[in-house]
Amino acid sequence: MSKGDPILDSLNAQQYEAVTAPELPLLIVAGAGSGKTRVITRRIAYLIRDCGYFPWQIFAATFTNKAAGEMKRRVCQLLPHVPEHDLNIATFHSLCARILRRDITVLGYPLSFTIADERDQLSAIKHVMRELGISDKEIKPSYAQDVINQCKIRMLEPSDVGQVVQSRYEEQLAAIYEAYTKYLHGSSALDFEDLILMTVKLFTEHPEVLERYQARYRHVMVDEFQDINESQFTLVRLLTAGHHRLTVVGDEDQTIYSWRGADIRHILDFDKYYPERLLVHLEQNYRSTGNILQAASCVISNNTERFNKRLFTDAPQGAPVLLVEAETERDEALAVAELIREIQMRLRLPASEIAVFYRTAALSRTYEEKLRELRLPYRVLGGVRFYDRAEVKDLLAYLQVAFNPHNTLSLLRIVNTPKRGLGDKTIEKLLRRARERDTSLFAVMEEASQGGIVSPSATTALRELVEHIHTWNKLASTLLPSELFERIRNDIDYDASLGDPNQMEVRSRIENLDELHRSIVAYEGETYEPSLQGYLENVSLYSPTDELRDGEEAVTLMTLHTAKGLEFRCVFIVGCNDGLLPHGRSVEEGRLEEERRLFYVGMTRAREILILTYCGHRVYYGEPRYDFPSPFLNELPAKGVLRVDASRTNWARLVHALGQSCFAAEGEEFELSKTKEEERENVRSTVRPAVSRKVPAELVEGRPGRTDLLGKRVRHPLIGEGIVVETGGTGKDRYYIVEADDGSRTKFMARFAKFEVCDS
DNA sequence: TCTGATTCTGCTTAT
DNA sequence: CAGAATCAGA
Repeated sequence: MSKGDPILDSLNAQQYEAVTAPELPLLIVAGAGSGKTRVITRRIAYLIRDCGYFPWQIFAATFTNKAAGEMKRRVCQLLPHVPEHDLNIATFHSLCARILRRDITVLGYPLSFTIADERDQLSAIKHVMRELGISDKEIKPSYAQDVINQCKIRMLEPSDVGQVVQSRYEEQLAAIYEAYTKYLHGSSALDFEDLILMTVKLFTEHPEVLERYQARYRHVMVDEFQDINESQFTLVRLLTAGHHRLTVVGDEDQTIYSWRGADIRHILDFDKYYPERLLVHLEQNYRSTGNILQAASCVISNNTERFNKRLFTDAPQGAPVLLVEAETERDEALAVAELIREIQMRLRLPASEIAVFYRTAALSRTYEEKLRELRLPYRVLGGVRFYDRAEVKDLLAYLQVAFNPHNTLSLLRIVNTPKRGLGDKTIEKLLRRARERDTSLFAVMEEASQGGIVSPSATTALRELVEHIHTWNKLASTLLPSELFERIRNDIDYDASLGDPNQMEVRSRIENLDELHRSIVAYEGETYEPSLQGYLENVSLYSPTDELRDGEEAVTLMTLHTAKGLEFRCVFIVGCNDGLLPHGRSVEEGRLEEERRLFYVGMTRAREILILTYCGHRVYYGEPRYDFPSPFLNELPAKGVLRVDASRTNWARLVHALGQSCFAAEGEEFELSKTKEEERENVRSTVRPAVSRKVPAELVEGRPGRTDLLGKRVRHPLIGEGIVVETGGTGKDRYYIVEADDGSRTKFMARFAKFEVCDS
């Protein structure tokens, strides 16, 4: 190890081994906070500097653009003479898009294909279902979407599926899949899964193309390998088939995308695919305090689908993990906001070092409200997405059409926006004609604009639109994307079509469009060779973490999923309630362990302060409902966790105390217990979150120990006191009929019932 | 063909 | 509660 070497210095023994390992298939099992990014970036730099690789010969796949950007930046820091655009570090989807942009024509797609996001996908599915005469009562479009995506992940094409259908239902699904595929092809569009699938197809059906890429990509790296799905893994195996030069980094405890096809087996059984593989474990955690790591390890030790890893740290114990119980959701949010204020003030943590994580995006609202009330700056990652707003989608659709007029999906969106008298009837007629002649909607529109096919007024409108599209399509290759954007916006008078600009609503929409324009300009500024195609691709593959800019002074709110790969000095995980954090749907589908991993991912993002919160009841669907604490909270160790009741806590004093324990650092090594049994011993089994005393378990349907309320006297905020005179139904349909003292009867659904049993 | 109003239905998670 | 689908009426 030479002194002053930025690539090989200041690595621990395991990290050094991983960075400099020989070029056999290498599996790096990297626990949370163990310097994974550091290792992978240095290995890339090491291969380039010391092993004779050109930067572009390394194919490095990540799962988010943010991670890719960060990795590129750090590699370039290590190798100042390497320009960023020489590196092939990107998400699987972008890397595949790049390959397809070169070579997709052999699969019968034009190079100018467009990328359909999941909303486009859903509307395409609805569209073909309508054509097939399948109502969305019979098959939910979102279900069909799920099935189609699952098929694509497993690389099953419509023809494969068509042969194995067993029921009328499956037959219909197969028919939708087939029609959808045709429809997409007709629009020259690829959905997200197609990006991977088509690349796999390209490689398997055209070995000469594969050989070219195998020769180019001499080494393949995969970050977050635990989240790889079958088609992605197939792609990796194809690319490395000849040489097996492959480095993968992952942590099976952080698999959180199995619903998207991620399969934990790929990492657990890596040696089955690559028997000669080398294995390096990174087990020292450099991120979190002892208490945080201890708590997280304790929780994750309850999982069975994992290697038996033991993470350790040299860091001091630090402050205890805080577990806050609140009465209602709003109390919970208020507690969080007040804690944030105190932490900023008393512990001098900058807002950018504080994050709030939740399981579902819908939860952010209450927290936003309270943060606003206390005037604490915040930002929400991936909330109502900017790119999902109607006006933004409209203009983007125009750009899509300018880029590729045969993109029917986008064309349908804009054909009558702004209104130009091309109603449903006309469009249906044109679509039918397009289907009959097996051409695109745009081709039929061109034809119809000559007259004789649709009504005279529609013909005029069509002619004008078609001419515009021709013009924009020509301009697309000469103007900058931002110039084309303004041109289109003017040509169609879009701003004026929104209505009176004095209205707040309209003004904010116009501002959004200005913002969109700025984002295009920004793209042009930071891109090597800006193009309309490149910009549209950026937008399609955009992810919530891309919004994260360093140094912005605001508390960050995001879902647990988007939190992966990030770290903050202070982390809140809110809504730690049963049904929400192990999410009910996930548990139903048998993914409890994945929910636990999600919780673990959240916990291990925290460096110094970790605060978990839950509440006694919250509002669902506008109705209040009792909520139980998350079962994961019972898996926390007794030591190093402080439980407090929000209604009786002086936050200022508590935070002050936290600060004391934070900075009372002792240098002694903190190692976690080695076995699951030892870890379990740390868990006091009698620990029950205090809220259970407030929630009468018998009132919640489906809970063990529920007693029948028939004949009991109850109190309800709406009707006052009354007697349960009748009960019936099962599961979530269970109801109680309560006769109030004035003789009136009211029916309550058990799952929403918010009454208390009266004594006596 | 367009509009506003009303009913209906459904909250994971995201490249 | 909120977005989507549907419907009445101009």
